[in-house]
Amino acid sequence: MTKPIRLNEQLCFSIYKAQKQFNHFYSQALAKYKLSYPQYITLLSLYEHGTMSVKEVGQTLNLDSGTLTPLMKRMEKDGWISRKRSAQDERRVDVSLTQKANDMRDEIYDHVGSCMTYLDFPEKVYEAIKSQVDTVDQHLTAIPDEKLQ
Amino acid sequence: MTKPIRLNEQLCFSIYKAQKQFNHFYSQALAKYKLSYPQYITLLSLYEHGTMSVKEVGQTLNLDSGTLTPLMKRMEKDGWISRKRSAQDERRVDVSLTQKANDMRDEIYDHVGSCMTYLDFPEKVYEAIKSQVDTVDQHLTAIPDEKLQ
DNA sequence: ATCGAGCTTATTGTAGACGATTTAATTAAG
DNA sequence: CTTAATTAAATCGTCTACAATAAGCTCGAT
Repeated sequence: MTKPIRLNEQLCFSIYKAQKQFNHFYSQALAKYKLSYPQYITLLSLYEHGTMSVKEVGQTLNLDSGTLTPLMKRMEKDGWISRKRSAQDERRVDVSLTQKANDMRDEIYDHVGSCMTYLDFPEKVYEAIKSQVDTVDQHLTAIPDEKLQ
Repeated sequence: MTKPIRLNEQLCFSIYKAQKQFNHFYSQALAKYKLSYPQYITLLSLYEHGTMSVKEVGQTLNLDSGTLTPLMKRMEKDGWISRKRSAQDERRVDVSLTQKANDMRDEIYDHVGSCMTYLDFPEKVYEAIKSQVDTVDQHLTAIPDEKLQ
């Protein structure tokens, strides 16, 4: 006798839906800056770490060049970043923030921060949930692909 | 003075990463059936509710026809479902499971169920995390778009 | 019966995401 | 010092995801 799998009892589905809601939340919150969520976290990473290669940005976001190259070309076109091939190592492309990005930083921090208050979670609860989701991510990452085949 | 936003302290980023890990988990677990995660949850929904219109499937998954139509065409080509315009209401396209899908149901339930054990969470913990993620989803859904602009 | 409002699906365009391949640059080994 | 292996970015193909639009159908009101 096989146990049926009910969608609404699956953690994967809850996370799948929550991720899409967050995407919608940020698409609204960032609409005035014409930034998507993936573009926004790219910007956040650069605010935090300064100029980095495409590879290094990818490591902070878990994204590869196949995703980042076109995304960054759009961000360059929109004036958020500049991309320049490294002189020391010509395989690398260094990504840095523009004046516009630096000028807008505090405004973006403030606006997103104020949007977050609508989420209406006490600091402690927010952190508890985050830490549990991180645990799920760690458990998933620890499973070797071979075991699933 | 503006508070900087650190990526690794953001719940959205944890959920974003966990969602991608789940995607990878299922792409491995379902590789032998040539099913992607979105295709798998479409299948789960049909196992649970039986024949439905595209619209109704979309409601159970929070996906629109722009996503589902091409996805379902691929599933039809792969022999999982059949699509037929309703005779009663010719606006509807009814989606039903094939013999293959019904024959494979228990095997898929069993295989995915066994893969889930590698996640290694006690039932209680799993449910607690799921319920908290659901709460986040509900809070996000409750925010009117206007407040974020 | 016919018209039009509203519903439903299909289509199109843009953006992510990722595996696989390709190209170019660097490093390591013999 | 040349060749082999490695690395970084870009490219390609396929599959989501969703907004906007188009097209077709139903049903209610006249």
